[in-house]
Amino acid sequence: MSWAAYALDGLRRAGHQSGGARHAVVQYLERQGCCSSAQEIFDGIRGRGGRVGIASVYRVLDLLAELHLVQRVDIGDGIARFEPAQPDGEHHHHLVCDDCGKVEAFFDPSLERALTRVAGKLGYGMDAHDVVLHGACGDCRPPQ
Amino acid sequence: MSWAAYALDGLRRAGHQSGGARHAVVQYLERQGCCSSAQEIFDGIRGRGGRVGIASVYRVLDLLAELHLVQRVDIGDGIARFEPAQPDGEHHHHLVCDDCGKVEAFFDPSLERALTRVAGKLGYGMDAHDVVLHGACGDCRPPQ
DNA sequence: ATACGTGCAAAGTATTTGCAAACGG
DNA sequence: CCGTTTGCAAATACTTTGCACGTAT
Repeated sequence: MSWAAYALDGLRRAGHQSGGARHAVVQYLERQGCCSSAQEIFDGIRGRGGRVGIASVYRVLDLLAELHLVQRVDIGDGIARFEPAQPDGEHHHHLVCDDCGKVEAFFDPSLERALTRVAGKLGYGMDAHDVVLHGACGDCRPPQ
Repeated sequence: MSWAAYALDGLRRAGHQSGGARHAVVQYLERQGCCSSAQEIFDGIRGRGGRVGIASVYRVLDLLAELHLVQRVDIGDGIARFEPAQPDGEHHHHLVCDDCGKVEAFFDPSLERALTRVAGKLGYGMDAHDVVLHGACGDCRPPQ
């Protein structure tokens, strides 16, 4: 089952309808996969001829985040970004090059284990986490 | 040497002067130690009779962050927070209770190791990272 | 049919910029 | 002194809210 189907199903199960804006935002996120801002989503939908309002984009993202169907990501520039949250909990994190702005995703099992262990040790029931590494990427870094 | 002295020294070495606003912001951050927003810093300084402008607070934070003397932290509510960055690289991360809003700091060496390893593997020269765990704290979590 | 969802415009917050006055070295 | 820093006010950027209309169920 695609994430889009999972997300729309999640909305329905939570007692919500799915009008044009919700379908459009979910479809856009599915196509992108990683880190989209509200403005990018709005422009993307409009660019394909969709007729959404930016306010609806924010409302849909807010609702999806509340239901844990999307994950909010802050890469440190003051713009909130969002990406699909997979049903099986699989997810990635981000490396940001502060020089050229490039964002790369990565996945690391031992990092996940460390996070889970820490949350448990402190008595938290963790339901999300956001890890952002900042630095200079291979291209921007002076050769060693 | 206190962090405040280290930070003011860092400013000087980078060729900057230290007027009232810079001293006041650095002192406030030193007193707080963890996660202060620009508005909190502004209110805190004013509350003690200081005569800063909010714009200067933002400008000082921006400069300190650029020099890696403070670390920016995004806990997901759209407000940028800042805290002292220690000269020896020692730092902590944050656990946010999405229920009551409480923010706790934690430190975990194996998490740091995992982060350093990942950055190296991807060819990044990491100079900062931001880890935020979201969940329900011991008080807000239903008893298991 | 009717409650829920949506688009638009207006409002609200966080942050940045322009500029003249104040200040540090 | 002279360039940097600062406070204020105005501008900007992102996000939220109010409301009348449209639409899914």
